[in-house]
Amino acid sequence: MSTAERKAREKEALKMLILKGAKKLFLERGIEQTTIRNIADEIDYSVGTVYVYFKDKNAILHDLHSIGFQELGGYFIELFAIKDPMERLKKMGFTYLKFAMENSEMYDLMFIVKAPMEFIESSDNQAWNEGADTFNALKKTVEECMNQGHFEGHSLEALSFMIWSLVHGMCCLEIRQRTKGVKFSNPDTILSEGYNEYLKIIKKL
Amino acid sequence: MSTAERKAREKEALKMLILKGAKKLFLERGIEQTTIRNIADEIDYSVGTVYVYFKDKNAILHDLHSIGFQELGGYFIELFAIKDPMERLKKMGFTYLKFAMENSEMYDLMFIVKAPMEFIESSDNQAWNEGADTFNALKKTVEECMNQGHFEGHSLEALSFMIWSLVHGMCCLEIRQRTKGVKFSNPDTILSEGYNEYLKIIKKL
DNA sequence: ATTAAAAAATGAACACTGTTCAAAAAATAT
DNA sequence: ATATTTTTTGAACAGTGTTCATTTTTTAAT
Repeated sequence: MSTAERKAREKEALKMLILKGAKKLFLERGIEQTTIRNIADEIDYSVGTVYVYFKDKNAILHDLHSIGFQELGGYFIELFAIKDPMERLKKMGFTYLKFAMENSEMYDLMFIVKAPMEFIESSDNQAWNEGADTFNALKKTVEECMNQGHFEGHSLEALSFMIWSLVHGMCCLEIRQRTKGVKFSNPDTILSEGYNEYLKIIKKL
Repeated sequence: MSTAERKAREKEALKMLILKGAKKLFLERGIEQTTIRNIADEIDYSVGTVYVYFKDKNAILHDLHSIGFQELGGYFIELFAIKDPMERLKKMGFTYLKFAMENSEMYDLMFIVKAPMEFIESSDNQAWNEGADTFNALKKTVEECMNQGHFEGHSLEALSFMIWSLVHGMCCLEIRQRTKGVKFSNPDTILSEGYNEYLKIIKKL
């Protein structure tokens, strides 16, 4: 049946169209300021149609959150070409930070907003695979560093978690505006200064 | 005028009652799930009254956010009795983490939720003084450590920012559920394991 | 080409949200 | 006891996510 196949394609296409419209509005006006009606208007469909393709708003947020991980994957690709794990770890921090700053709304959705996680909890598929994959990429690099004699006396998993926390913490403070309030001597450079410290820190470990 | 004074006291008391009711509901059902009508019901007043005492919901969130900083201050008091700055820095990390875990909803409001910051931006009082004070307490301790010869080659402000980021990052990942998805070999102990790594890290710097 | 059946799209309606503001109630001053 | 000021109220408004009977469109069969 060719028609059934075509219908399946069209269904998928409309689902993507909704996600595309949603993402556009998210980047324009933020996640919280975007309503289902806005999204429906954007793509010239009715509210009801959106609900045919997505169970609820959290489902849209979750799918967009997954798209964000694909995009982060794109940023990470070149990292895997770097053979020296220590060098890769340094660049990984930079890349992660770069992604977060260039795609702050998506980063927010991926790592800060509650909604996508609530969707994961409510769905059968319990695990947060995208996040686990990202963390494992970091963990693997840290492991290679340890195999080369770095990070003596540290626990692989806990240290990886700390490195993630360190970089995520910077992103989080920046994106959720907690760096603006604290008067740094130079607010514009605090992130790159922070990255310099990150380099110094892992060099000393 | 004695009546005027009493009225001022009563006004203040009602304001506090509203905040108390709001906080109770926040801890019970979360910030997002608490409505102005809920708060009004809780303290047996009407919605309108709440709006006499607070400009909008963000104003309530901001005041509660300030109360949170007072509470964090309570946790921090004992730290200032510790003379050795390195010891103080270690305990500070523990205390911060402890506060975040024991008061996660308040921590969320203080360091993650956007609303209180939006209120600060919109008000005349531009600065986030509570946050600045907290950061300065950390910075001062790091400075004392440097004066004792620790952290050679590091920038005071940037390193302080990194330490804050590290601990905040842990809190943030935990509170916003990003540690549940990543399958740690022992999810229950990852925070204390992380804290152990924190100790090892600053010892090596 | 016409008609019957299935699929897709619709938007009014529901229960909720934050917010406002004229009116009512209570407290104070005369 | 009356007039004035202050405080409290809750109906009303515009907006939200969500549902679902109805309409429109598409497909299949004659």
